[in-house]
Amino acid sequence: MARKISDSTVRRLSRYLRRLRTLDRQEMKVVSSRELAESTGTTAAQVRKDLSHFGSFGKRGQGYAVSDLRVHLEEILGLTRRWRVAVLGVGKIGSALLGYGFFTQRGFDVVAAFDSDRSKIGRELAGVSVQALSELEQTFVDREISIAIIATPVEAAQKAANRAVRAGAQAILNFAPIKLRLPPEVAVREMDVTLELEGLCYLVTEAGAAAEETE
Amino acid sequence: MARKISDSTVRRLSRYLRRLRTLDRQEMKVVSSRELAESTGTTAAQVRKDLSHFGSFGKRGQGYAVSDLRVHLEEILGLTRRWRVAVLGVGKIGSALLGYGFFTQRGFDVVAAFDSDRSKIGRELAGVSVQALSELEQTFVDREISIAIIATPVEAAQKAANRAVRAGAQAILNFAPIKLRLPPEVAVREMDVTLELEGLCYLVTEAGAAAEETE
DNA sequence: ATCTTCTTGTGCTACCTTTCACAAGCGAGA
DNA sequence: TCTCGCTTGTGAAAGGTAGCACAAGAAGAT
Repeated sequence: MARKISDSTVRRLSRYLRRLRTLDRQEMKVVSSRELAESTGTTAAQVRKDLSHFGSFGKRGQGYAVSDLRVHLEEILGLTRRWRVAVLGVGKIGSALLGYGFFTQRGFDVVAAFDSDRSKIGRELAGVSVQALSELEQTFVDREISIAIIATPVEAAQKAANRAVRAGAQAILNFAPIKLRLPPEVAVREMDVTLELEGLCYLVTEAGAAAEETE
Repeated sequence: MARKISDSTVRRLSRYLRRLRTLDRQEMKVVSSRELAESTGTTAAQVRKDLSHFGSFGKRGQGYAVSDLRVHLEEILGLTRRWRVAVLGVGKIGSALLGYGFFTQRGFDVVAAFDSDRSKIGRELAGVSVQALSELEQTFVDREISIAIIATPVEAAQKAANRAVRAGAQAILNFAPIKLRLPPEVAVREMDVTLELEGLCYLVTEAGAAAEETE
């Protein structure tokens, strides 16, 4: 099981898992690749191929045992353990994330928050007290934090990420509109609102132009 | 200029544009594909390929005129006009987005906000007053809103998106953890935090397993 | 005018992802 | 036990995307 799995495959696995959890709650016992595909916006063949990278989980003629497959996917994605997360930057986005109850429910515990703004330090948000950046290294080690969420202003993002990595963070979720430069062994995912908005503008503009042409 | 441009190309164009704006502000006159590539995390060949889909903007031996290319990219992405945006759902994420000053600066005006919670309706957030969902259709038409940001709880997301589309929205930015089913002419982008976090978990777990194997 | 240096634009190639199509396998019913 | 209907798992084909390598072109020096 050493071959490289693409990001898009992993994202789809997450979607399957989400769906399986719902089905499990609804006491559904079995699901077919077709049903799974329809509810996650892909094709049946894609579902089967994605799963086949990790083993044979289904029964021919029947489909997949919902709760079995759920467990398998949780194992594959590394979600059988809980993950400790820190939020760097407690502005608009940072505090929204701190209050986002979904995390706990999904296996992520936000156990620390940092900011450089003295007026915010010491305050408590959603059960987490905001610390000064100077305490970052010690806190990462003490609380065994493996994921850092960067929610600082763009100017501070690279430095914050560097410190998080030096303190032992293995993964970064970056909300700042900048491409972070980090060592290749650190996993990074971008959440860039304006990038996506601009992508939408392109599509709308393009569709408008195409419509004019065929008039 | 009718060929299909991929999402990843469009995202890179956004990144180039962001960089060009910074360079322009710094009064840099010329930039090479190599420099642009380095600062946006890609390769020089990729930059040139991406731009070549839309024309020849550079000068051989010299590079690209920063401010020229900036304007070209703004035209390509459809950013020479301003875009009116509505936020559906004024919870944690919704209100964070309303307060996100970057939007205005980047050409996006948030001109409406909706929620089903009576206690929120009528309140003003960052200069936008929260309206009842019943006013959605009329407001979309009156204010010529083309982009809807879905920031509702997951159960309400599909319905909210449907209403926005029926009211004339051409594009949807979806923060709810669900794959929306919408007519193909509507542009959709997903911003799914847990999906990305789970992707990071996979990578970290995978890296850990690989390290154990080679021990 | 010619040479040198530099960087673009692009055809070609390699790789990767998705889709197709079907044999293999499972259970139910006769 | 045999057949039928259904769904998986997968090799092969198709479709896309990214990287390579180099000719074409531009500016400045000699």
